[in-house]
Amino acid sequence: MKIVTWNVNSIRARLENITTWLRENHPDVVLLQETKCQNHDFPQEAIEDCGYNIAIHGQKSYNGVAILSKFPLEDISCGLPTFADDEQARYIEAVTNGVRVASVYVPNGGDVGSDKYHYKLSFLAALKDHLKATLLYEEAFVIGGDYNIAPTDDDVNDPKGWHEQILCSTPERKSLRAILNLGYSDAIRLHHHDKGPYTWWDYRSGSWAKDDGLRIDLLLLSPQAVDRLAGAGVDREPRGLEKASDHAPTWCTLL
DNA sequence: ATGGTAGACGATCTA
Repeated sequence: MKIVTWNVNSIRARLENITTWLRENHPDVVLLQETKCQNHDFPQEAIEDCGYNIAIHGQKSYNGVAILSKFPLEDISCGLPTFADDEQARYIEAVTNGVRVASVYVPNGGDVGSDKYHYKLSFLAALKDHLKATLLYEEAFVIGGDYNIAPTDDDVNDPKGWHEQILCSTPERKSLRAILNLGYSDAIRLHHHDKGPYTWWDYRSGSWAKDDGLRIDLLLLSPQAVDRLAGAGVDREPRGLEKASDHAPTWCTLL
């Protein structure tokens, strides 16, 4: 069972790239972030024609998350129950083929110390509370998403340039580590022990050409999911195409 | 301190 997380940076602007990739790679489950449209504007038919069921949680212009699955989607819930007042569409969860999955788009955070930064830390605390509660189900659970945090300097091409900047500041990393310390594992790190692999390259400053990337898209696995983990990786190919998202699809496979 | 690029949307905001 192949599960992918992918920040597509607008599903409508990226529809051709996405459907082509789905037909070539036929993953079982795709966790999308930054769909950037309201539910009634989501290109349902084009995705269904690729063989997927769909669960969406959208909003106008910004954010937006979705789950695509070749299997039926059950127990769909939108938003974090621990962050109920949030009007931003950043979390969706469902059960499919016996696996609980979630797509999360953690706030970017703007500049360190800004209002957006504190909102990011609040969101991460709420995410931790929810994942702590859900761990008690003792299910295979995969939380894929754009966490907007590079866990360590090994996840950054240029750690000096990013030192204590957004995506790399110590409070953000501590918030992520607190989630991992509940008992979740970073799937990519179980299979890759060197620097990288990166998942995001800024559109600006020729970052892709220089491979000046960061690993901020993660798949967190419950212990029951880790027991079934067979592989994990990043598909860099779509990042090099015309009209590419600035993020690459990141995948894992469960036995 | 600013700028570099991209998307939504229709002037800026977000990343």
